[in-house]
Amino acid sequence: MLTISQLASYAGVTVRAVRHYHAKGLLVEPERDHSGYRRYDAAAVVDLIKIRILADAGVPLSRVKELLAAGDDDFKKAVAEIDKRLRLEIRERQSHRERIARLAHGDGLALPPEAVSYLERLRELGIPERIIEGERDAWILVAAQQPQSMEAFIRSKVGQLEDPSVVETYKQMEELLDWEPGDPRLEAIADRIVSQLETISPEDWAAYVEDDTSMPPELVALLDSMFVEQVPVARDLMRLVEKRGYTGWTKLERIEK
Amino acid sequence: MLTISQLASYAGVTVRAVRHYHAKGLLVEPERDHSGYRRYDAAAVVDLIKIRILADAGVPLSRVKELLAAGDDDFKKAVAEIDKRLRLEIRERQSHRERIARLAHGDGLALPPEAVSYLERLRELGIPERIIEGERDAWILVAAQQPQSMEAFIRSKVGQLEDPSVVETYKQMEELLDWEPGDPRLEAIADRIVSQLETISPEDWAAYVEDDTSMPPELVALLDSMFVEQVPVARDLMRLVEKRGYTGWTKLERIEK
DNA sequence: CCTTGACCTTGACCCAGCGTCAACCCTCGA
DNA sequence: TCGAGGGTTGACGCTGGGTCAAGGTCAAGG
Repeated sequence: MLTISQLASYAGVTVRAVRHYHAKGLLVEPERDHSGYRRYDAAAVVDLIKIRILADAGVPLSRVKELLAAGDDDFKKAVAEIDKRLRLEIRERQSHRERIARLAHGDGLALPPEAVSYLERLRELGIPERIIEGERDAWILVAAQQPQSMEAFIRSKVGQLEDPSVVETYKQMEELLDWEPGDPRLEAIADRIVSQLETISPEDWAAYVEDDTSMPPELVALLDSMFVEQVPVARDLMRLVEKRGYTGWTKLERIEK
Repeated sequence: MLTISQLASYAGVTVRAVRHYHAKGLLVEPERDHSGYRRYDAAAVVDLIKIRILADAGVPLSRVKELLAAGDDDFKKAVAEIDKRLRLEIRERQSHRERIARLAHGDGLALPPEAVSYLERLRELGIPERIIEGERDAWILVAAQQPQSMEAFIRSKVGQLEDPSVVETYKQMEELLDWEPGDPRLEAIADRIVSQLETISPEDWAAYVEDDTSMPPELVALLDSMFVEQVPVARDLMRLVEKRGYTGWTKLERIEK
């Protein structure tokens, strides 16, 4: 006859766990000896091992209790489900591995590879680091909301970089970060931005509007507010651009009159 | 500016979780508006997403807090460890899949394949089902204690089955299960067992002793006690065998005088 | 016979990571 | 002005046990 600690050590669990299983009704309470100690037979070891196999596989103890009482058919069905869950958990862990790997690897905080390469491209083009950080954070938001459209968004952005004057504008943005509201140089910047918009041909403009249609308005608003928060002159600049016939920032639109 | 529920929905977490992260110091408490509501900027969304990436990967929140404050080097080291853990968890789940599959599949409660095929062999040889169940439970105990030696144990057992008189003895064991202590037929059984032991050549005997040396004495004792509990005449039989010069059951030993 | 140390008993509190009330205040549109 | 639907803090609940606490018991040795 076994004491509780012997039983526990045979099955590789703690004494506390055995008592816990008694309390939960997973393991029947054995006879007590004259002094109240629990006394186990070897069959209890087998029962305990079964419990551990199920519990180790992540089955909640309440479910283990049901399964031990279940018939062979129900048991097999349940095992099939447990197996399905285990496979799912394996796949989840695999994707978590990718996500933290990207998180560790510089920019790739939460970004898919195409976004990382876009940021790399900005860097190659000599865009200042502070601007790139802002872009990165914005893309993290977009990736969180619209992962399935990231590729299309990025493609459209990379296309815009082919115009050297767009790249120039980006570069100028850095000094703008430190300007105070009301800075007179903003007028020139607004002119520049608007003149760039005007060079877009009507069909390209239609495509651009089309592309961004899938970005939900609240995401656009969030990105705009991010711009406003981080750049002191943002509000001024948006007002000046609006005077020239365009509204918004993340998604610029011609004002119809 | 975002309210807490907006922030939460952008990052794909619950409001309760956001407050929890504030309470744990993972996310800095933002300014409150005039009515005491928390007001967030877009950077908080980015922070929150980072937290989720780490937490989803199974990093405890206390550790997440450290990592957010850590330098780039420490961070990369930590990520390498997290990745290691994820790989380990994947492997664990793979082995749990195998274990529950065996559990669902008839005998293979917690048994490695070699044990299952040994039990199949017993069945082929016409050994009664009640005896096989006893064997199965015994092997579950052995597998739990000495998984690395299972193959050797089973090999030795399969070898013994080649002697037809051993098989005969096994078959006779079934009726013995229902005998009452003191049954006179036990004498003949004891003779049989001892005569079988005597047919073993000295070198085979040495090999047999050698084989079982790796089974720890407490495991042998447990298996013996299992026999004693399940078979009423077990103690009688062991006494009779002992009279004839051998002690024990699971591991029979010649008594030296 | 007594002590000592190892083991047994029950009961109760503690942890993560939030979910889920409760009880109250604030905001906004009709 | 009212009611719905936000927000606030605080407290308890869940799992699967770990970890005391405050005793009773056992076997061995002096």
